[in-house]
Formats: sequence, structure tokens, C-alpha cells
Amino acid sequence: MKKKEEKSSIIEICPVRNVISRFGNKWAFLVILILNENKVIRFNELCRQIPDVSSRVLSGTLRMLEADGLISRKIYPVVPPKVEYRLTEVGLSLVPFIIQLTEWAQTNMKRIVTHRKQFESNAGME
Amino acid sequence: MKKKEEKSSIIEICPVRNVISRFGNKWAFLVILILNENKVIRFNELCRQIPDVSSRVLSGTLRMLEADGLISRKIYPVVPPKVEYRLTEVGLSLVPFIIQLTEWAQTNMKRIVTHRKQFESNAGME
DNA sequence: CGGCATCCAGCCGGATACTG
DNA sequence: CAGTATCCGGCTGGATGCCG
Repeated sequence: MKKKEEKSSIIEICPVRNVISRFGNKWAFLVILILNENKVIRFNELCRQIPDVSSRVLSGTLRMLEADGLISRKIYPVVPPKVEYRLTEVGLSLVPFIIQLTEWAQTNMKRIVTHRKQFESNAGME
Repeated sequence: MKKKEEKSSIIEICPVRNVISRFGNKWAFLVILILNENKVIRFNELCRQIPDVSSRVLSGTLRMLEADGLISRKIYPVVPPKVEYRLTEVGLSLVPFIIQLTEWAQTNMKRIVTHRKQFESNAGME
């Protein structure tokens, strides 16, 4: 019990990391971006838009984002079930920064990939 | 050999993720931020500034950032060894976005943490 | 001082199968 | 349709120890 919360660390001191670390999640950024483009989306549709995520992990990602209040989940009590996801205001407020980050990534990607290859070449010799 | 690069996925299609995913690394953001504040810093000093990172992982993080060309590593051939790290221009160009992200995190942190607790309370009952 | 090598625990995330 | 349950392999990252 009590995983490691007692390890008071910089993560407590600097709770920013606490929040940011959620994006270590492989798909969180992508989900937010897709939700931003679609406004509202159902689970399986989201599944299809991210071909290589398993429903289990996607489900977990959505839960996490929902727990943080970045997305909302609306359940229609019908058969077959229908669930809609959409960004909350907080989630929406994050979007611009993610987009800026992806734009930065696009701008610098080539350079980075190139540098990465050079670096790998130099590694081991010299 | 060949870890899983053959799994052509959305990560190839969308190379942005390729770049962004580096920040899934637990400490990358923090290292960049500290480097931004210190301009130049030595390994052990960096170690001390992030108390709960092991030297092994910090070393790995630094290598990764160096491979991507975000930081540079300058070795002085003296004893005892002296190595300095600093941001490159590319690394520097990323700083504003990280800062914006951390500012967003600071602004919304309380709300998120609160929401997280409410969410956990509601989970399990109903 | 600045690492890398080894070992190892825990978590992340994929595949598959099953349920309301 | 929208998940959850289980299993499990692989990666992450901490601790320790050694080396130039």
C-alpha cells in the first residue's frame, strides 16, 4: 500500500511535474489533439483514428484525462451503448500549447533526426 | 536486433510524435529548464539540482538530449575530469514552449488535482 | 569527477478474451 | 459499442559498484 507517495521529492516540491508527467503517456497528446479536431468523438472512432493503440490503453488514457478534468465523458443510456468524449475548457486551454509544441517539433524535426544519425555514427569510434 | 522500427505506425507517419515522445522521459523537461537557468552546468551539479534522479538515468537523459542536438557537451581533458553541458540553439528555441507549458500547469494545477480527487471519490460508488 | 555496467523491481502497454 | 480482465514481455529507471 502507499506506492511511493511518501518519497517526498521534487515532484511534490514542483507539482508542475506532477501535471506534466501525465503526458509521458504515449497517447495523451494525440488524444487531445484529435478531440480538438473532432469536438466530439466516440470510443471506437477514436480507436480507429489511432490505429496502433489497444483499446485497453486508450481506455486508460481517457480515464486519466477525464480524472484530470481535461476531457468529459458523456454516456447515453441506450443499447448499443454510446459514449461521447470531448474536451473540457481546461483541456481546451491546453491545446494551443500542444500545437505550439508540435509545430516546434515539425520545424526542427529534420535537424534533430539528422543530428541523431550523426551522433550514432560518431558513437563507438573517434 | 531491430527493436521494432519495422512496426511502421503512426509514429512514422506523424514524426512529430517521434520527437515529442522524447519528453516522455521523466527528466528531460527539467534538465532543459535547469540548463536554461544556468547557461552552463557540470554533471554533478546537475545531479544535485535534481535530487531524486540517479546518475545513470541523468546520464541517459543527457545523452538523449545531446543526440537530438538540444544540448552540447564539452569535455575538458583535465584531471579530475570536467564536463560542461549547455543548451544549443535548437534546445534554446524549445525553452519558451516548455515554460509556457509549465505555466499552464501551474495555472491549472490546483483545479486538476482537485478534480482528480473528486474523480477518485466518485470511482467505486454511485 | 563523470560516467558506464550490472542487477533488478515496477510499470507501461500490447494481445487476447470476455462482458453488459 | 464500450469497455474490463488477464496475461505477459519489454522498457524505464533506481541502487550499487567499478573504472579512467
